[in-house]
Amino acid sequence: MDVAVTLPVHHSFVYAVPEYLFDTCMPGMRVLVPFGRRRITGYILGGRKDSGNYTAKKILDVLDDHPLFPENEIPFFRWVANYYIHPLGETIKAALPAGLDRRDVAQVFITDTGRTALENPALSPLETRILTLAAGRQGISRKQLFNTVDCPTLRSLLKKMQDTGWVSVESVLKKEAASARLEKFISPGNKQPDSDRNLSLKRQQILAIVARKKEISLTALRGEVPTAPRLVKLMEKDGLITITRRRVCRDPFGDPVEPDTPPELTSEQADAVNTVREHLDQGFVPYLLSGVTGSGKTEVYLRLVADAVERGQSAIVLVPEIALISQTERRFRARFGEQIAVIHSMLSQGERLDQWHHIATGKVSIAIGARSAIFAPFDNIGIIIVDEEHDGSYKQESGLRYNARDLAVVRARMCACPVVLGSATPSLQTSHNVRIQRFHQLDLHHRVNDRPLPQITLVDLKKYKEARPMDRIITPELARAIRACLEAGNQALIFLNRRGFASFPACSACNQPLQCRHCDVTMTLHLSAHRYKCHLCGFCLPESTACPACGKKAVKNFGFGTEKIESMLKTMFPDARLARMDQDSTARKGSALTLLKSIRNRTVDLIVGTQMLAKGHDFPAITLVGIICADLSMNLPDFRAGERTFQLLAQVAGRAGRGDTPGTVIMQTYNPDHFTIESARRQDGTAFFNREIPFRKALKYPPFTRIILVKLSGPKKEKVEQAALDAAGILTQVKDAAPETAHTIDILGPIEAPIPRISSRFRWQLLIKSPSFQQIRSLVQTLLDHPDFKRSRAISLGIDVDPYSLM
DNA sequence: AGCACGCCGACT
DNA sequence: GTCGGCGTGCTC
Repeated sequence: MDVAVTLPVHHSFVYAVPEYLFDTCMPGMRVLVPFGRRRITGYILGGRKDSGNYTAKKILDVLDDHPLFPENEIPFFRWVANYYIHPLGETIKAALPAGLDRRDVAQVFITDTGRTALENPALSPLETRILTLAAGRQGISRKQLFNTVDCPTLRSLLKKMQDTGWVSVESVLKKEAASARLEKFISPGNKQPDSDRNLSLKRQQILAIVARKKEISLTALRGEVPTAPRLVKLMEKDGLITITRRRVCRDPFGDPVEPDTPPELTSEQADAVNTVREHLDQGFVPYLLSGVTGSGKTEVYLRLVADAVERGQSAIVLVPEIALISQTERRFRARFGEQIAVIHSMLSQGERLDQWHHIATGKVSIAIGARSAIFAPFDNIGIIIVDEEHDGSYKQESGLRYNARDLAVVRARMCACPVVLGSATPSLQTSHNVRIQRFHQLDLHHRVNDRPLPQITLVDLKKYKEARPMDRIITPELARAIRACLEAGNQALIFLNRRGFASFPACSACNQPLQCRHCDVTMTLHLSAHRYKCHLCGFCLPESTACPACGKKAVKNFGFGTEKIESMLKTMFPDARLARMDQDSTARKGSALTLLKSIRNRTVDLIVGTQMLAKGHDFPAITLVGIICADLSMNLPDFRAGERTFQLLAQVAGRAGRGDTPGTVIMQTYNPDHFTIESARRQDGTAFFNREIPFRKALKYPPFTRIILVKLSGPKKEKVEQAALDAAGILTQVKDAAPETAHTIDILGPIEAPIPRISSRFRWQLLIKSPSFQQIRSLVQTLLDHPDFKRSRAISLGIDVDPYSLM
């Protein structure tokens, strides 16, 4: 059998199947295989005879009784692995629900001798530490020990302690972190009770229930007879009942959603749906469904998905990752009920596995979820939908750095089915694809019921530079609008994409900003937590901290975030009911739900929040949106900064006036004349596109070139820099050696990353650009395979194909 | 990744 | 002289 192992190796391995497993082994199943001197997880790709000068080892065990993915998904996995330059086994692992990996782990245990030694006061603190850590029932994994104990000679010390007999190191097979839930079901047995007199009342009661229900879960039975778990065991022995263990599904759906009936389509919606229907015979056709917020894109998705299900096919619906279940997801559940599986971040590992299993076993035909749902194990896909296709959360920013939006197009092509990317503010990439007629455009120009678009007013922050501090942040124009909104009994949303109280604490004695100890960023004051926090690594300092640079207690809190806006609004509008929604206020489980409910129930009047508020929710009573500072994200060193700013502003503005009252938006900005801001004010994506695209072309950025970002990081600054220089040298040399690439590929860098240090790791990067993707892909592949490219263990290397952020 | 093998500097 | 650091290579 051809097996992909979950290790960073690029080829697959051949294993023999022992005879007793012949019938159980199928492609898509996990297997436990011997690899070197340990056991690890692999995925069966298909049959292959061993060839070459090795002898195939035997598969030790098959870990699934049903394939986790269909055989026809394997070419897709191969494509992904190849495109993103990622090992196949790790690619599959990243695609599957987490917690399914089993492998041998070196576990360190304390011995009896070690326990005695622990009482010896002559022990070094380090030895005491290790022994204490290993003293638990489960011991401690070797890897975890190395991570917690920071000592360069730990390896030899551990060996010494092992030789002394204080600790033992054993190979332990790590269990799955996520597994199916099995429940006991009780059904009537094959014997009848001899006579009722021999049975206790409780037993008679159980028998009666089981006889009536034919089959009942133990949980349900316990509801009626609390002592049932103990009794049924005894009764099974007597043959009175039968107990079977079956896989059950944990219910991830919180509160039930009322079923809905399909409304009448507007003529535009009907046109969009019909266009897709008419082109079905062409197989793969990519569409952009563009339409302003509130124009009814979701209803189009619902019809197209219903079509696919009627044809006996499946559908994948991708939605952005947000704090809570999105409006789109609710609508799908209302329409399709039990026919869908959901995959999103709020599910536990076990629930995700259950949902996955539902898809893999054909119990549902619709999968809706965040980016990882693109890997849903359907074998006959009829349509793929990507809602809010411009959203940055489709890009995975660690490990396998894939973009689910792009993969949706690839998978649709492989499945020969249509793919619909929807957005009110399409990405430049997608708009460009429409422009060059690679994608077909479906338009929704009108809002449902012809609701007017919100009126957006710009306020120039420059004219308040000398004003009192309060007016510089919440200008008189915005304050007036809020007052009017509150007086009319409506809700207002105040948006600022920065959390915390003070975003720029600095020392008034030495003028140094308060830097994180582990990262090259300024910390943020969080007043409610009484701490300064680093938003990159989580490091905290007390509110009363002295300046780390000069030691004086003179830190002044400059800059502002949502927390400060909240306190300012409290002063300005003491009677208004205020809420704040950001990562800090929603950290506790369930608090996001409570907040959203209080907005919907109108028990708050003023809501301050970050972009968490801008996505996926429908607040009918909000008539005013205030944007504190529209330019925050515009000046980042990233070629997409303008695009992201435009999209965010347009999305936030779209929150206003979704009900019957028309909305107002006040947008405060330092750059009222900038085309990004001006286009956002007019909600004019085409205008933004036409102004932005020449810059991309002139500076050779996507969509006119393709990019791979090579990221290097490590704890030693000089080592990382040297490795970056080495890599750049090889890349340049290889590129210049071939005449066809010498002038088409650009190598930018190596340069220090925009944030040179995160979590005590120094970061360097290289940007490789070319109009030809094949060229840069094979160039990076050549680098990885190059004999002169020594990959030191102290440096980690990340390959980001089509990076979304260059930070 | 993890683990073994094999080559050079500072200690008994 | 060895102990023990780390660079190199392999795993069906």
